[in-house]
Amino acid sequence: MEKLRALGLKLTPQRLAILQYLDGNTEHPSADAIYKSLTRKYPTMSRATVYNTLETLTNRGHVRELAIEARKKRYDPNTKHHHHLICTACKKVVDVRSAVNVCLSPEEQRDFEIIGHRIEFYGLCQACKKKRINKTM
Amino acid sequence: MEKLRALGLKLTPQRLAILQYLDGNTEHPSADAIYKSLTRKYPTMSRATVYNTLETLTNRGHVRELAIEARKKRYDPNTKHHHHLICTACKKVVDVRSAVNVCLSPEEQRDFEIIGHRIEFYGLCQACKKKRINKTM
DNA sequence: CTGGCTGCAAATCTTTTGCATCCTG
DNA sequence: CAGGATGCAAAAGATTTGCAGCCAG
Repeated sequence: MEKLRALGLKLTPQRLAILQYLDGNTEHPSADAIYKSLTRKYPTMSRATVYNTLETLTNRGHVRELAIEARKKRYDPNTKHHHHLICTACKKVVDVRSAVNVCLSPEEQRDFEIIGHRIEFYGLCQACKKKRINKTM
Repeated sequence: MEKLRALGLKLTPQRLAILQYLDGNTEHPSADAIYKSLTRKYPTMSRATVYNTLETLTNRGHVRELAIEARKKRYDPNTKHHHHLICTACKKVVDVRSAVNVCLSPEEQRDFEIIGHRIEFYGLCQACKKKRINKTM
């Protein structure tokens, strides 16, 4: 509610619905999942609005885009630094709650059969730093 | 060359071209980049063949699909466990050569302005383990 | 000769874009 | 009332699918 206001964004029912849907959501939904879920309650809402809003929220740092599935972005309202467990079969994504020592807590190891993990560093390469490009992931 | 034979795959000029293109390639190309690069030398090659071949190679574990850009898959012929540096602006992906202590070598820190890193664990969730689904990433 | 592979085209899926209309501030 | 936001539809980009014909084993 005040989140939008604090960001200098107009407060529309659609945006409230999207924010409300994302708030506390740990499912890491895709844009389409959000749209499908909201379109029941708000039949008037369009995909473009969902995409626009998600882009805005991403740019303002209020959600994070996840590149987990090849074809679709998924969104994480938790922008605090944290890690994920990803099921390679169904693409379920769950948050890692413990601090990462590159080995997980017993509970998480019980719930997921870990095949491996990856560490991705991100940042700016020399060329882009010179060009002052500064796009977010 | 013998790689294909070893995998029980038919040895076609197209596949040889793709394998040859990928061999030692550290650019983490997309399917389309591979297609565009090969279509000059092999004007007859179709996208479907590139996609088919990449899928086959992925399933047999000879390349790895990378979910780095939301819209396209990228492919890594290096299937050994390793990490990546990803430029958030231009999406350049370079291999991390040093063992990861969750801090990088001085050279890599010089070449990339590190903004952050992420660690992704992957594996099978309870539900998928029961169903014996076993799709690769 | 046969099944796997290729190439074309059409279909699909996700996301983006253009644009007229609407409505918040 | 103005400019940002919405909704529709069409476009774009990457990938998948269907299918007829081809060719490696």
